[in-house]
Amino acid sequence: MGRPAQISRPAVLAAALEVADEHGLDAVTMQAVAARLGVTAMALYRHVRSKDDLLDGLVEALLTEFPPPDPSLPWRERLALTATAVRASAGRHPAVFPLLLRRPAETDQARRVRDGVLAALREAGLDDERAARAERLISTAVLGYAASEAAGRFGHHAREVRDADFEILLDVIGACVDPGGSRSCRE
Amino acid sequence: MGRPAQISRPAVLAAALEVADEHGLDAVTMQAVAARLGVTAMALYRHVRSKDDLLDGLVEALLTEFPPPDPSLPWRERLALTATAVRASAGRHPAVFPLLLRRPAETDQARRVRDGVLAALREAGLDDERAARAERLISTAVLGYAASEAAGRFGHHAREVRDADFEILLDVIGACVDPGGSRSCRE
DNA sequence: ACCTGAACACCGTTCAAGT
DNA sequence: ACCTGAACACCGTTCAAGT
Repeated sequence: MGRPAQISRPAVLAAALEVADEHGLDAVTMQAVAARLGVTAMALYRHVRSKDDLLDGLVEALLTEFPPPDPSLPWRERLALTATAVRASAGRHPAVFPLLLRRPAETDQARRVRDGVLAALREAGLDDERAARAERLISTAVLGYAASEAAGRFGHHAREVRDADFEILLDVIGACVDPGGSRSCRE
Repeated sequence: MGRPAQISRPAVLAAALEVADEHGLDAVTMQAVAARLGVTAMALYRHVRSKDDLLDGLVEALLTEFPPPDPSLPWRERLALTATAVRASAGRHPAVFPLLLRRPAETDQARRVRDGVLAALREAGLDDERAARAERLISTAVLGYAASEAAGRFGHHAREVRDADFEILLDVIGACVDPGGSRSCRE
């Protein structure tokens, strides 16, 4: 007894993310992840409860890629930085990213990201209820856009076109939240 | 020979949709769909090329639930009607709906829906390029919202709150497109 | 022409057994 | 304590065989 562990939960999640990035979500089988770590599939069950738990862990790992922006920056820039980080993450992990829209937003990392956005929106002058509503709409629009782009729904368009689309999305969000802009999000 | 067919592709898709609605996407196995039709799993392969083809057919079937709005209605109302139909479809088919965001938008039904939205946007005064861009952003926001709501990402909120969120989303879209509103989508 | 039975390679998961 | 071998029920898919 006291045998040292060959693998760990973070190592399992990292291996699973690599498999997903390289070969797609369907290729993420317990055997493929285990093989990448040099163990058998059964060894994974010591570090993840089930395959579903593994996928939840993958989502949580993705969320760590959205770092909290420097709080000294203006709120508009903080929102844009987070949105851009989300979009970049979708580009790196197109297979896993769509899971963000299907799994509950009630994990530690999800709360952390949401709290950052909420803080920016309150700084823009929205009260708690309006900020919460704006956060739901903004996160949905940004996740939806990033997921669509990563899935290739806009694939036949050049990168410049997609970049311009994303800029406009950020503009609309900004205008909607800004005290001097369209007031839809503030009323 | 000349043996009459017991099942058809539409029947297979309808059975698969029922299974998905009742028991989730993971429950959509070839055997489960076949069992609902009273045949064996192998019989399905005469009507769908593969399970992937079956899922593509399911997406196509969902898209038929967004009927083209009466063209005599004003563009704003047409957009709202389509968006509302999309949201209602997500509510009826929460398991299948997320596939809309992951599969290509280059099918007959997808084109039909997109053309309807594009026509409304041109009527609002957008040129071809701006209308195409607005369509991408609008469809993404609406699909993202509907998928999130159906997946329960907003599940802890009361229906009234979600209805109000959706109204605001429609308002923002309208303001963004309207000649007299915020000009982000028109510049 | 349409469906079935048998078979194949694979999947997630369990459990007792090894070290 | 940690990992493995063997086993189970299931999955998508094929192909020759039945009617």
